[in-house]
Amino acid sequence: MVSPTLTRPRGDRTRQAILEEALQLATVVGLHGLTIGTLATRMEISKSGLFAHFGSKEALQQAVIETGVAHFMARVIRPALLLPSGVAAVRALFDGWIHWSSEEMAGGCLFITAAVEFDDRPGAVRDQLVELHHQWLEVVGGAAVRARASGAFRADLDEAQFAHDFHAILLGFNQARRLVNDPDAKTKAERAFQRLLRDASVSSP
Amino acid sequence: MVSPTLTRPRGDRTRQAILEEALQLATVVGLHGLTIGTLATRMEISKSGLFAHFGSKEALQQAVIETGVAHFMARVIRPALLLPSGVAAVRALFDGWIHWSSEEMAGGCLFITAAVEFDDRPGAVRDQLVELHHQWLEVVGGAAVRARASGAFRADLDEAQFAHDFHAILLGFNQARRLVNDPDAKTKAERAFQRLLRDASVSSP
DNA sequence: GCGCTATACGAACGTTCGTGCTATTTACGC
DNA sequence: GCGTAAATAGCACGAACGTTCGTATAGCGC
Repeated sequence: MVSPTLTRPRGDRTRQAILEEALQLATVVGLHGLTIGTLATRMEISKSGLFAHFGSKEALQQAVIETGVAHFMARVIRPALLLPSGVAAVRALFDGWIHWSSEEMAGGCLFITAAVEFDDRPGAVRDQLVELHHQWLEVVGGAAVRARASGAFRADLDEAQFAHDFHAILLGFNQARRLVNDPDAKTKAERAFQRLLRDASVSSP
Repeated sequence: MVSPTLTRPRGDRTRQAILEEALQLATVVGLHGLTIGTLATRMEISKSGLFAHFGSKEALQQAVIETGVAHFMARVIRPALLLPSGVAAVRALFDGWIHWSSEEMAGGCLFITAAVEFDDRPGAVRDQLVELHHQWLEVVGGAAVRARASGAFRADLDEAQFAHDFHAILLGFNQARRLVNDPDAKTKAERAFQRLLRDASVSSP
């Protein structure tokens, strides 16, 4: 009996290795700054050899995003959604995102970087990013709905607004950490999150 | 008596015109995406003629940022700081920022776009952006301190945290508007802002 | 009106980008 | 073990980038 990773064709393995490296690199330099030449050098492979795996740069960018999504689903979304409590899921989404973006991705959140790069660049990549953003807000909003149904959150809570505010806190954290290197970025994000939770919870007099 | 804009050397006028156009273009394509060739074409001027005004692309980028700062100071910061009330200043900063970024800048806030582009690109431009970010948070925090002194905001309010949260709302608005074209972006930002104000204000039982 | 200087131009530079083509190597079923 | 197909390398391309250089032109003090 052999490990399935060994029976898998060689090309698939190198393609996956390329995407793993490309994902980390893209978090630093962006999807547009991600260049086939430097990626090939980093992988110690020829430019044309790497190129053949994707056929176009746009296809590479899409594949990188999908790789990032797979990571994000496995490390942030799925563990959170497994939790029975809605409040615990919200908490896990927050903690998971902070940890994932600051500890597992070399240059922070790829999706935020890519969103800024492509918000004025129509095409398949942009469409993909928009779709991902909607899905992400739905995941957060869905957890809020569960928390509301369980009685932990206010009955009149607007889950779309909650998800929007939740996401904005993450944007603030990302910028505080990446641009100004604020050592208190995590603390500030945590305080903002607690304020959001307090407002969403049923009032405790 | 002649208008000062006519006595000013010709070169200064074209330089200013270039920067005006470059600022709008940079809000769309970013400071890195801003290219001397396309900018020259847009201005109906030669590439080398335009280049001579700045000497390097980095100098152009810095000049564009300074142009953006001048706009931002004139249209957002100064009017707000003239208000006698701290709360009114906070409100004016918020409204002013929303209006400025969505109505006066073709591609949204230049500083947010540039921050993402340069957060991993050390150099003079990045340093400039970090400094601007600090100054901006200090302006917001200063207005909060005034509101606290006037008794409108809680005595134990952390103005740095307030400024951080304030800024995060703007980041959320910018992304909602630019990436997903959310028609409710302004409404959501307003709701988030009201929640921030409510939390900062002295409790009304 | 002359002459100096600021301003703009056109061409070319060396790089780097993404992307084709064609060979050569490598892996794997039979 | 051999043959075929997949995988990679090598090389070249056209375009675009920032930048430099020599030259022409326009504006303005005198």
